[in-house]
Amino acid sequence: MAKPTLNDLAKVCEVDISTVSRALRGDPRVKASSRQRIRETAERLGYRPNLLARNLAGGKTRALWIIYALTGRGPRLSSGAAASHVANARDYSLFVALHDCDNYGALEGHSIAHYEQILEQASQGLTDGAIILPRRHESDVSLLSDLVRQNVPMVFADNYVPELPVPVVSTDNHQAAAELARRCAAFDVEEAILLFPEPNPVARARLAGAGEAFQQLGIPALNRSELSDNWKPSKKRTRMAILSSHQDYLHRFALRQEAFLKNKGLIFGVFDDWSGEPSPAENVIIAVQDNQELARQSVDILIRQIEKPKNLSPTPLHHTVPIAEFRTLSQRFT
Amino acid sequence: MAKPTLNDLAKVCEVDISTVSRALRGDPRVKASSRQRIRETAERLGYRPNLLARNLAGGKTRALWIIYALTGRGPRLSSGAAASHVANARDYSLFVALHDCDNYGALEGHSIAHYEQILEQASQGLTDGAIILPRRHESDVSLLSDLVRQNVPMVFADNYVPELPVPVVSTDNHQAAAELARRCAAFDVEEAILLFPEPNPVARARLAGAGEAFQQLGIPALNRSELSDNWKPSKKRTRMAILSSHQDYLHRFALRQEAFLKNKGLIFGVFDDWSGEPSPAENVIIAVQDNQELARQSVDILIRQIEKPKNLSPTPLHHTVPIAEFRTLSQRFT
DNA sequence: TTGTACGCGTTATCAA
DNA sequence: TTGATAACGCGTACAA
Repeated sequence: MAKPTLNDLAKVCEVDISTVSRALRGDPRVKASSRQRIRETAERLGYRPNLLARNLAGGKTRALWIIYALTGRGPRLSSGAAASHVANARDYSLFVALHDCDNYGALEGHSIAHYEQILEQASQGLTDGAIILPRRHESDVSLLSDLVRQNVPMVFADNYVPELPVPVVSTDNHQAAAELARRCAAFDVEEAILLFPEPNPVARARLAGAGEAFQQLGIPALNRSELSDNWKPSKKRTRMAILSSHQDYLHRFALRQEAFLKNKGLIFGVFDDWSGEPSPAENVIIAVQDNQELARQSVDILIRQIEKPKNLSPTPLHHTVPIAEFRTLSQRFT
Repeated sequence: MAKPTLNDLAKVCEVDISTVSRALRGDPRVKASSRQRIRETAERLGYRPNLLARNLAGGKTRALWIIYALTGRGPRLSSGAAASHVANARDYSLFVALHDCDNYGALEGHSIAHYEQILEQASQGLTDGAIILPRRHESDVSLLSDLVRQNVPMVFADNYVPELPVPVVSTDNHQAAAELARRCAAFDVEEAILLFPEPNPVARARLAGAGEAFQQLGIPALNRSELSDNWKPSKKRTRMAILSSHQDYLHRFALRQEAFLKNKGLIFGVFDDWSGEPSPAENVIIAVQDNQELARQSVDILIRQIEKPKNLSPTPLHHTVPIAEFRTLSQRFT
């Protein structure tokens, strides 16, 4: 028999369907012998509960979504795994929905359509709430405000859309970037370049934080957007810091400016993650965000919204998490 | 009014619920004027279909899962995004379920429990089928055979569990590693080290493929498992190739062997992905797997199983996809 | 063109 | 301790 249901079990055991339901769910008001018998035949017939039906009847799913809008190669999957485990510890399951903003656009002619569909589904009963990592400011604001209007419990994690009244969990990027700048500066840096061109709040906060720190130190810092196309580093400077969010971006910049950066003393500052040797820098300083804690707080705030709805005011809107650690890599090979 | 249903719309519009259902789904047998009116009030009231109910009634979800068992930092999220877009183009949606094999084990005392729960849910009606990237051979075989027994449509992607009668989509790793070895060897390599210690079919195929290629070239190749703890590279060799699946593994190995590798001519060979400069190698050759095509085939085979069930024999069990490209990185900075 | 009625698999409330 | 029954929201033959 294919996919036995509670009804099937009830017939086989010659009891009512509601007894079967109770027995399998460990309700104490079933005779031990009945429970035994029912459970055995459930096992024997390979019964599996239908979660669709259960969730429909119960009105909730105990499932959370985390929606990533990706650019570039995106973060590692392990960042989502943290959230998954945290949710699981709270007896929720978590699913990741992915949208790649860069690719597949022209290919199928429906890049935004895909994103739209994901967000739409988030308000159609499959999930109790969503953690959202948005990316494009412009398109996000209208699509996401629909979700807000639908009262879908949601949290922005890492990045966010400031226009929307949605709780945010993120690193204190202003302060983190400032600290990163100071740590880079400690290597006798005489000049800095700040590569945070993305039009989103996180990049802006990092740019501002690093900029202010360098200014206080009296170190001239060039913002990427101030760099003209044929900008050249001043020849006389010999030690330079370059800060960015991602190794890839930094690397591409270095390759473009190869001729000028060669034989300069370089210090790189990045967030999260660095693979391999510092090269071409002498040192890389990495501001490692606390994914575990970001996940914990996101899930926590989300579940709070789900379980006590209409509790608008008490949760402050912006939660910040400190950097987990600053890691320094030095050249080991020459 | 919270969450209007078809019923609510029916009352407001003073028509039957089935008419509303038809109107919203574009059934041509509704009078244009009715459809107009119904759609407007649906819009006005913020109606959203309940996918739980729809899927329960229809007996399918048009949702696919891709289940990752992660070790290390795991692949990039963008690998899953490819599958998501492919599924979307076929009018399915795709969700990623993540389990981190390394972390969170001791923490909550339920590392395996988490994985088990994910796999269990895969047979409980929430998905029509699953793409699975397994990792640990031992535990996977028993957990996954449950899924097989439940007739859950599934495909292994990238890695797989050979004992189970499940279609596999993967790179031809034997041949890819052989080609990678030959391309490394072309840099006048005199000795090779193969770092593929993981106990899974992919690592084994890569080890075998690279090993055979080096053997044919008459280049001595050391397998990691043959390396004693205080192994030292022979002093006289001057150019050495080191092959591995991941940059991280390679880098950790290089740091451990720092004293011996310094000032040697190194050629690295890896799969998929390299961030930054080749350092400490002179060159890195990257065998880039075709994620897009792997995703396309996985989704395709999965959907075929879903849509024409009980078609056991005609699909060959193992599908291989060629490497997308071999990329070579050379030192640009010294 | 629209309405009636039943089924999807489960949970919950009441009554027995 | 168990059974009957009504939701949950939607799809769909079948009838009108």
